[in-house]
Amino acid sequence: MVELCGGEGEGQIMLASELAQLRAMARELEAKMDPDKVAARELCRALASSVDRSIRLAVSCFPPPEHSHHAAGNAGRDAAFKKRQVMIPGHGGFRVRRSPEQCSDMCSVRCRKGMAKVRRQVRVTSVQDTASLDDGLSWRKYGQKDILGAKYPRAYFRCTHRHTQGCNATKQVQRADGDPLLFDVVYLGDHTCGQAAAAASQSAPPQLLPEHASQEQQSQSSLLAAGTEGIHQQVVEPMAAEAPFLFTSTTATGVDDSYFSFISPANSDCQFSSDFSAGSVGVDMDHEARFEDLFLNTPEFFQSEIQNL
DNA sequence: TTCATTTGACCCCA
DNA sequence: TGGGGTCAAATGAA
Repeated sequence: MVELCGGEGEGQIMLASELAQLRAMARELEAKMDPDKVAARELCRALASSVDRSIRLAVSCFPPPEHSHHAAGNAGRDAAFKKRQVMIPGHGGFRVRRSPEQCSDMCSVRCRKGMAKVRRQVRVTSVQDTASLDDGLSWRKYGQKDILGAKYPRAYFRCTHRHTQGCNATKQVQRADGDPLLFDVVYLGDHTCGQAAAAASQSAPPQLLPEHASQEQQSQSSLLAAGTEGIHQQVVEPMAAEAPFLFTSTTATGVDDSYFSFISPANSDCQFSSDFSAGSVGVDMDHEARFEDLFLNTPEFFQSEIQNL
């Protein structure tokens, strides 16, 4: 993680300040624009709007720095779980052992479950439980577990329609150690039930999300649109280098609805992850560079666009 | 009565 | 071997 300037908190303030200036300049430019040049004025307005959203994104991308793990807090209780008993056949489960060949070696969770993994961070403005992290889909909690070294337990959810429609989507929700308002949400597998399409059609801006985009991407967009008052969505990182993500911003058309979106070419098979324990705050070098590049190049881009009008 | 949540037990795999 | 993920009985809420 590259610090923007000084500490992360200071960098966040400076970034927000710079973006605020950029927004003000865009509005000033719009005010000074020839009223006849409607397209140019719309572009300026869109620029201001986009920068406004960027400020929110920047704020949500730089949570408080401490993400230390608190060790040994759960050791005692967890030890109680380890009392082994004789397994009752057919009760609590014989499971199919997966061969190593069935799994990718890129990700431990994917390997363990053989499913796509998408990780997000969700920040809430007030203390809520994990069940209130509504992403527009219905989930049923099936477990909760204390995680070694983690301050808060991890909750396990699966799709409500698992049995009726055979939907294998699951998610894990865990409160971040360092920030009680930050939830780490990991989605596993795709929704194959009807609610996936319904949720997508309600939330997704069609020009941003292709029909084949995964449910995760679409619900992500929905949460992003929630703005500052509700739930904030943290940027996710690509884990697989061979599956690059398109960092899109529809600046030329439909600007006002645009937002930064990470679109995987491999739909739900893409993998996201972020290693918070390593000190990252959720934006990897690649995305950070693109983020920086976008803002460095934005004035020139709009300048040339305006000149072309 | 139905459905969701809680929680102890147990399996898988690194 | 132990941590993490899942199962399913018990319990609670609507």
